Amino acid sequence: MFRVCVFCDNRLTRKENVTLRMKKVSPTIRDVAVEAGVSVATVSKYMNGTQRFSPAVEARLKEAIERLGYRSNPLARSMITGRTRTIGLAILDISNPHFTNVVKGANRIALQHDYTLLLVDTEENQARERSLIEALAQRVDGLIVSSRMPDEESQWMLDLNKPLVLLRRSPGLPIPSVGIDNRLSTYMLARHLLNLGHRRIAYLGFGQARINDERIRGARECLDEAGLTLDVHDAHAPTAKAGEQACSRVMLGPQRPQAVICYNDLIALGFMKEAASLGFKLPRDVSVTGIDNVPYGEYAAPALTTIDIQSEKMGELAMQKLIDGLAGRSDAEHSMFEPRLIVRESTAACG
Amino acid sequence: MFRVCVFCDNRLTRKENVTLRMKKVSPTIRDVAVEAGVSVATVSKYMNGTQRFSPAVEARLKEAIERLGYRSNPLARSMITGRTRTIGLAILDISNPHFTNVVKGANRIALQHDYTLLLVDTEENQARERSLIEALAQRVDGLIVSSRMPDEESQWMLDLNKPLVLLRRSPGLPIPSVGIDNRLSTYMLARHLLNLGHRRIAYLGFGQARINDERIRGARECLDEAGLTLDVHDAHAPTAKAGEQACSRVMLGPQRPQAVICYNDLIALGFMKEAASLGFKLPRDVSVTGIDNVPYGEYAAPALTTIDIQSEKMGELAMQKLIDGLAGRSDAEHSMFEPRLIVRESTAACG
DNA sequence: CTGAAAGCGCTAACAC
DNA sequence: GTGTTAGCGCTTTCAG
Repeated sequence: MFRVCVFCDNRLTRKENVTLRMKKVSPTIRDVAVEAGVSVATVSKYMNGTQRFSPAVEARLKEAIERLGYRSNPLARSMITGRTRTIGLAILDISNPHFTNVVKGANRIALQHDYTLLLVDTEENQARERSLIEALAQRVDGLIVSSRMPDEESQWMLDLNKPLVLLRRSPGLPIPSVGIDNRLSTYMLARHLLNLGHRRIAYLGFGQARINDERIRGARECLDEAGLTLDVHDAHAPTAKAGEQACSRVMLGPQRPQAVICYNDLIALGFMKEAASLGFKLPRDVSVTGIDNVPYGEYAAPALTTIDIQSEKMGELAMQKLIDGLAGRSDAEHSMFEPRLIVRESTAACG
Repeated sequence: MFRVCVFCDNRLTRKENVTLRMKKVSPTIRDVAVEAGVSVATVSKYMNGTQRFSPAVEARLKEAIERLGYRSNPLARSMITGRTRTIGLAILDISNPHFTNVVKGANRIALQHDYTLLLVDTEENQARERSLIEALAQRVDGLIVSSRMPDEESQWMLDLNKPLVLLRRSPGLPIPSVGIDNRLSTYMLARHLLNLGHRRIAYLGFGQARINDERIRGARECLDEAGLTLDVHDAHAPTAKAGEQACSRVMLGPQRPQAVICYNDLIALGFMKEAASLGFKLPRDVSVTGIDNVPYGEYAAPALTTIDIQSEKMGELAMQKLIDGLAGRSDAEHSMFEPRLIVRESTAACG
């Protein structure tokens, strides 16, 4: 018993016949081969541009593919080639505009090289992080990972057997990475505030971040040189909400600071909003700075003084490094972007 | 000639031997089968929990898998099952916090159902949109798509042969969708402004968006009832930058509005910043509203009055619909979220 | 230039 | 309970 092929009006084997019962099927390389009267190998070579063809065959192939609407199955292809043309990107929180920009930059470069981005948002959830990334690693050619896990606990990443790029400095791991000079960032901010005449300077950090210590160190170094000490506080999350919540603790305590360096822009934005609610006039009563240069610091009131860490460029470079690695041009170094101070209205001379 | 298996100390066929030359290999189901002294079918069933086993076999499997660090290859699995446990999400611009929230919501539900998210950011690029989405469709079980393409030109989406959910109302397409009541949104905003005593009300839209017309209509309807007309302007992009650029045109023209309804929050934020630069006091000189309720409208000055369109819930529902569809519980309807007015400080009584 | 055939790593009948 | 076997859709030698 024979049936007519839904695609090509040719006869089918029993197995192919089954296909007809499925709701919707895509034509396979065999359908094209039959339709064009060539072998599957020929179709494959044509699809991959591996070879040249006689005009006759080429025309028939072209038409058959067009008529059937054939698109080769990337999964089957990947099984053989071992490559998926997909890159995994694991970030801590897509809600944070810093990471949004990283994604944007990474995505742009990926697209340029015909890679697709597989995104995983670990939602700052340390527990799930590892299993999510391990699952991700199985479906991609390489990964870019942002994680809070200490280097010593990140050895398992090496067992993923996939090219990796980290979004942080990781001296303890033989993995290329990109990041920013955190120490210099806060050093610059502290210097800026000292120049404005501030003496009582506080730092509102986020202790769970691996880079928090570096940021504290930078600010401390700068203040030390001036014989001052840094008043360190902690927000419980790297978010605006957390900045709001921490504000009264910082501003209504015994040692009210003249200026506050925040771990990032989100905390700074929340801090400023709450400070205004508490009746402080900014920047007159307190200068505030962030780090990241997220797009909306510019639209806050007062507009936020911050450090541009070039998030988008960071994503671009991370992706470029990974793709280079995939192409054999390995580069196991750490690349550090230079922080750039953006002075806006949230910092002013101490009065 | 025999060689010893890197994983299991057992003998290898010629083919398996080749494997040794590759840089890094992952063990296959066969390695596990050999190591545990069972058949590949048994390993497969164990991995999928399809069946129960004798304690002896189970123990050996467990140990072999552990020792080899075996993880089953999802690609090979997908080839057979026809499912990838991956959902594609195509959005217009990850930089827009509205979409960020959609991603967040969609991702959360996907994770809950053990799906992974494949993200494509079309970057508002109409030309690449189609090919990007077609490529995406090949690697996923279903897609959520946000696009500016008119329904009439979106027929090709039906040929993707994949379950789909659209992030917009598409009466011309037999595809389930989620969105918001755009007409009601601007109607509510206009009503709010009328209540505050404003009479000269402008709309700063984004003409390329499919929903722009609906938003105009809503505001018009409301003003009509009061015998007023809407002054319509256009921004060239749905971004803060574009809002800034459009501001002087709106505010320094002959018919200066008392209130401006912006297409979205980003345009509104840019507009407010520029208006302040031009010397206007907000909201005294002009009331401004946005739509989307992006997280940072709250931290702008003045804090932005807006419409909450529940972006994150939208992402959640879109994903839930898709997953339901994948599970056979189809639901081809359009779900509309109710707009909710959030009054902050950017709108005030007309003085 | 074109085709035949051997699998990639895994699952799904179907035997035993 | 466990094993055998036939492919999923495609690429890739290797002949002709």
